[in-house]
Amino acid sequence: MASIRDVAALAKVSTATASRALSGRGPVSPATRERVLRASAELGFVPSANAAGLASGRSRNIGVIVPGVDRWFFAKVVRGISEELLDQGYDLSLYTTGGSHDHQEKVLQDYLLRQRLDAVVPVALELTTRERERLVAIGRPIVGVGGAMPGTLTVGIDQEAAGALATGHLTGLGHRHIAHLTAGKDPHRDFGLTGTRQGGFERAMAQAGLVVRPEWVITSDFTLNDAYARAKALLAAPERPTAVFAASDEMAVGTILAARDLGLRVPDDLSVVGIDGHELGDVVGLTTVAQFPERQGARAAARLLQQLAHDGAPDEPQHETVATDFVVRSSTAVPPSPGSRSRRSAASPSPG
Amino acid sequence: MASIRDVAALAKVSTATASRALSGRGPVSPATRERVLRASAELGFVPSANAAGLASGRSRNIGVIVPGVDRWFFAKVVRGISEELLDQGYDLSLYTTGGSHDHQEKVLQDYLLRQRLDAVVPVALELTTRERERLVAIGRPIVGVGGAMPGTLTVGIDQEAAGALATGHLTGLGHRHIAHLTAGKDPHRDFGLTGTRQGGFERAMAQAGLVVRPEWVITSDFTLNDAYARAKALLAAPERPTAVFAASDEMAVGTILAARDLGLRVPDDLSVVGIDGHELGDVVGLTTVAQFPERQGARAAARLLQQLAHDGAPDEPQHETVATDFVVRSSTAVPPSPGSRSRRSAASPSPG
DNA sequence: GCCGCGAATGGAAACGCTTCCACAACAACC
DNA sequence: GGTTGTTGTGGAAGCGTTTCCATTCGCGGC
Repeated sequence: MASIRDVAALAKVSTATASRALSGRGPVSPATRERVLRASAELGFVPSANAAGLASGRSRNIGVIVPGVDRWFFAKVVRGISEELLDQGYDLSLYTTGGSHDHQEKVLQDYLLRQRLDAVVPVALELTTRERERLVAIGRPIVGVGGAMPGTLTVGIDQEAAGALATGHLTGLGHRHIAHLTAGKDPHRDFGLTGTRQGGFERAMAQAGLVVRPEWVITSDFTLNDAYARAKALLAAPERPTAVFAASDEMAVGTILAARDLGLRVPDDLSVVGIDGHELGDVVGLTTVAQFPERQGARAAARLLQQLAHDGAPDEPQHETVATDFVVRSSTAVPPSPGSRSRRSAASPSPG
Repeated sequence: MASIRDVAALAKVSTATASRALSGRGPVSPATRERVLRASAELGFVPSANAAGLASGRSRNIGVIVPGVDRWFFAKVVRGISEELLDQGYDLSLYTTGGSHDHQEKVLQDYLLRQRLDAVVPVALELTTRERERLVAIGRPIVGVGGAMPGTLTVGIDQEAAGALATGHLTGLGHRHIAHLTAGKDPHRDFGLTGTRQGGFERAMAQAGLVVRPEWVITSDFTLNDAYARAKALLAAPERPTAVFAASDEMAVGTILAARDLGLRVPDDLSVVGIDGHELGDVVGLTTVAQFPERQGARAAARLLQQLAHDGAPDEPQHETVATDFVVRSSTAVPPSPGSRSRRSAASPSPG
């Protein structure tokens, strides 16, 4: 494997000059640079990341910490980050915590300290204060994606506004009986609870002069399957809402499927609105607040690279909001008139 | 940041001994090891990955190349790999090609050569011969996941058997008019076309004495949405199959949703079977061949670590088959009797 | 009682880069 | 024409490990 010494020799310069020519740092005459580049190409030279990292303290490698990669939002975010990074010649080290605090501990304690990372992107991480301190302690730029994190720059949508937007759409249509499928929260989580989707729901309900029925605020786990089961219970009850605001599209689709299996028509008997912009929503005609997670990931990565280019000068810590898009499809409509709120005779047998 | 020299000094040994004690390579007396470990803990010493990698040529970092991480199968595989690796203290570098050959080129050409990787896991990659050679040329262990790759160890299910199993289930139920939703193939792909799901379909059809209607072998792109659209066209045609074998669960679910939107009952009017074991299948009662991609990823990672432990002695190149599980749910049944094969009056209006 | 051997240890040379520092050459300025 | 800068270049000192080699020591076998 060719080393920079070989390149230098072939170009008849010192390794110092070769390094400068290849990295673009420091003055090199055009003629020399050209010679070095040619020599490098001829030898098929690829610099050793380890050596470069050791010598310079920069490794062109950034760490991404995610609860998991097999959830829609996380996967999309990782995709956005990955594309942005690969474009810029950066590597991406992936750490999944599996949502477990043990794993998270381990990752933060050992892995991130090996000085192989120029920066870190925690995605939708729920950190304890200690964990957050540890993260900051590695002394590298950090840009979070998802919820806000005090003291660091984060990129994400305005969760509260999204919740209010979705709910307001329903109240605007005239719905007065609205249920909310929310996602469970980790009690250890650290970042401010202000600005949640549920908060937006509550605000929009209040603004419409509606009262939130506690038994209609249902905690699910962000999965379609769980939401399906909970929605089925909710909708099978003697008294049921005319609309459901689900905190994610997967939960919304689960709700729609549950409704269908109960013989309810969407949107005639039940309106459903979600948040995400999941591809699945298209097939079932889901009205939703699209949030473009790829874009969020890419934005976070871009911010990070920008900081690294400016020699680590950190951006002002804040939550950078990216725009959402309200997509009205066919899962929402005016509520049924009270007389017609009967259950249709079940036509499709439920599976299982 | 504490270096190994500090540890050595505190433990009153040389850096050589400290290194041996910490890494477990080479003889160290129990007493000395104990002292070094204590000193290391006291200083909170974390070895520099770059330095260790540079000096030893091993980096405890393995590369995973995936078309993307926002597809069910890939995400699950990455999850399996990630968990296995983190357990063993290995880092994981993620490279996404986005399915584009340009990106793939770039990844294989530049990124993998930086000598930061101990091994590589290409996932479901369709490589040209040149690309494969390049991959092999980096001289590191390789274990693929997904399709077979000549010359390297791969882990995956028996695609052909899975296809035949699913199809055989349908023919066994008495279906004679069976369509197949398959996934597009990249013409540049290199690995043998033997052993595809479609091949299994064809074999099972032949074994049942059935003829494959070319217009009923429909190429889709593995997404639910595309399959939905194609299934709708297929099922709306004057003459339609009584059963569909979709090469993935997402496509199968798309088919089911399309059927429902057309007023067809599943399984009464149409049987649908898929491959994957996608969570979504549970909600719609999909009969499927579950393939446990996490397990495949974990297995591949384990094989790799095993090779690395045995000092790189590569396993015999072959395709290691992992077991599948045939899950019968409620999307398949005997075909409707000819007389009853009428279309039910559409009850649910299709969205949009 | 000596030799040889293996275990434990230390010194120092890598590993392959980056970058500090020194120096030469040359331009520009008063 | 000296002084001051600027630009291009090379020498060499790291960066923080691992590992080769040499050395010492204790011990069993003859």
